[in-house]
Amino acid sequence: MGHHSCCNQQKVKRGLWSPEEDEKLIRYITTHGYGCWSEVPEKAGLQRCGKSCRLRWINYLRPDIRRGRFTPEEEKLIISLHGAVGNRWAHIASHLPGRTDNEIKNYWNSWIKKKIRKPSSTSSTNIAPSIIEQNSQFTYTQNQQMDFLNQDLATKRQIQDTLYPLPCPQFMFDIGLAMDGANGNVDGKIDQFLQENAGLINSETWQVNQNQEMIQPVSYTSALDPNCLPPLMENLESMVPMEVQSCSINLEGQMTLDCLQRNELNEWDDTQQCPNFFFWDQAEGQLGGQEIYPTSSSTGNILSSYPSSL
DNA sequence: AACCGGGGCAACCGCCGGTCG
DNA sequence: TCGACCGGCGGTTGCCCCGGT
Repeated sequence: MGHHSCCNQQKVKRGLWSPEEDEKLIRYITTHGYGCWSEVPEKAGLQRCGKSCRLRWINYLRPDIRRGRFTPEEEKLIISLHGAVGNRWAHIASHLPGRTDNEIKNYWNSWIKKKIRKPSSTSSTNIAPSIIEQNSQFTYTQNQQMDFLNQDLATKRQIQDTLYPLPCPQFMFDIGLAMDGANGNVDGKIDQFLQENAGLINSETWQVNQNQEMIQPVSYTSALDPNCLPPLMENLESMVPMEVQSCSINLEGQMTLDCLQRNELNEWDDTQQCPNFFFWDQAEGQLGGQEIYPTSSSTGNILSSYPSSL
């Protein structure tokens, strides 16, 4: 008893997968692909439930899976992202190509155990404990913050629309890693990213106040030839030259830029309602964060503030 | 050699939201 | 509208390995 409903049929095998079973699943998926997992066991000749097949494929058999120890960079990324979003392992995994949520979850759990077992390491070179303390989801204790984090995407968008009613586009970037915990400056990667991809040059330093409640307005200006067409960006649905008027950080450590964009004549245009662009959201397949994260060398710091417009 | 305990990790469980008839 | 079904997700379990005794 207690088996999942999909596994109640007779002759359903459980437990570790044998090499023969793996081979069957690989052969089936590589020749037929996967559409309906519940059909896979029968068609592949496996005495497993579809869910088990899916799990085995996603967590172990996929060709693009990445194995072996986590690199220091991956470790930093996990720590930083966990600080930003808590135990949302799938979200964290989406920032680490080839890594699965299960693997990251396992890593985190054993890692946490280690840290708990020897908590008195005060070495300043050992960044982990302080980072965890700073970034733990347990620092997000206010109901409103947790409520926001728990919303689905549509609701978040509604909230965002309420928070940012400006008739200009909003470009959102996931900058969890880009915040330098030591001095509050944003890692240069963001500036580089914006300059390379949107032709924007930042003339001021990014800052947060002592309470980490807001970021100062910044002045990005376009470095593009006005006659140029907007640059095209891989993996991003659309990106146009823009002039940033102000920015703020939301509860997930995302930066929102309120800005003007150019119209089809390449003129700055503040007269018409512009759509919102959300580059951050993995579920939508518009992942801007990847462009910023991987090579960032800063340790990350989480802003638990509300957007300045609140 | 046998036992034991802890750690790592693959797999399972239960829940939830989306979809479809 | 509703219920069955399915996939995705996070929490949890339990097996296996390995080092110590």
